Amino acid sequence: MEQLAPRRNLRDELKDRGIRMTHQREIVLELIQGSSRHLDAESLWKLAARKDTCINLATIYRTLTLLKRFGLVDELDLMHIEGEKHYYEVTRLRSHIHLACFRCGEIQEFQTPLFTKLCKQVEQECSFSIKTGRLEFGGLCSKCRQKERPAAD
Amino acid sequence: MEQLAPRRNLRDELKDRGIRMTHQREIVLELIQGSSRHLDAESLWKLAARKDTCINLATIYRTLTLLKRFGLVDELDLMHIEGEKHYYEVTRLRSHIHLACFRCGEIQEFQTPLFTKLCKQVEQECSFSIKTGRLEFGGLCSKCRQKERPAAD
DNA sequence: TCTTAGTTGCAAATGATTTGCAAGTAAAAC
DNA sequence: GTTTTACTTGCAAATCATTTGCAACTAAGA
Repeated sequence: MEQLAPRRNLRDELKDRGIRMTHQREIVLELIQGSSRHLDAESLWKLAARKDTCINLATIYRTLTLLKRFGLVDELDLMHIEGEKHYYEVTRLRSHIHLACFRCGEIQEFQTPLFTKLCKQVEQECSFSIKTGRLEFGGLCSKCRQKERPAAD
Repeated sequence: MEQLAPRRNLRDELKDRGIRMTHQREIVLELIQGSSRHLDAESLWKLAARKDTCINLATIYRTLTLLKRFGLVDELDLMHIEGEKHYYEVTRLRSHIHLACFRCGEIQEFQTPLFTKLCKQVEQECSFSIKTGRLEFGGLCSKCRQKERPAAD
């Protein structure tokens, strides 16, 4: 859990680890780093194609595997909101919660000290050494909640 | 989150909902209900084959879909500890945390009021209506932790 | 017992991801 | 700057988990 957050950017992180930099990798890294939404492999592939010459999907997957291996990105399921694909985000220092709306598909993030507390409790009481973790909720976001029941909760 | 826990057994739960009971379904329900470990579709299929005449894998999946639809079982990823398969467990009243050991594969469960608190906080502060949620951790269980670093932590 | 809608097994389809391999290329060594 | 070599790419085929279409079967209400 208490992963190091990337110091500068993914590109430098990889170079520091002796990983060869290629044009394809640079594109993928920029996209993951610059995106405000959570991307899956296919979205990355489409965005890459729009930004530059086509990158093969297999290369996208290989780059993601690389980033995962070094703990530079986190792999999310987002409650399997749309198929069984995975979504990726740059690993952050503070772990956070993902809320997925089953109605509109929006992903919301949330941070609370309670989560950190909970992680610590798990480590202590279960003597379990947490390497990664994910807390995801599926349900209705505030907007959709209102639409579903216009009267009251 | 605050799902009703099954009152009696899965069989009756389904019958109450007007679902036709078949021999194949009974086998699958018994297996899920009677198992102490978290089963995936293929394990269910193998266990069913050992217990009775073969049940088709597709039937297993269809039964699981049925149970999911009524909120009678929860689908887990268990940190993708082994492939991308899903694991199933009978829905319980109290939601709990799953700890998956990356080294030995053991799955541990843990319950804490902190989690309930956290859920409430999410519902209030994000005005998000939680339907399901899952909190999973991957790391090292106490035994494997000791094996990895025999000296200290 | 009849009837019928719901269920099964099978094989083929699907979606997401991985892999083998020959050709291409980054970057270390000269 | 060229050579060298190990690493990387694209492509197509393979794989894994799961779903689907369909004809034959069957639970359970009439």
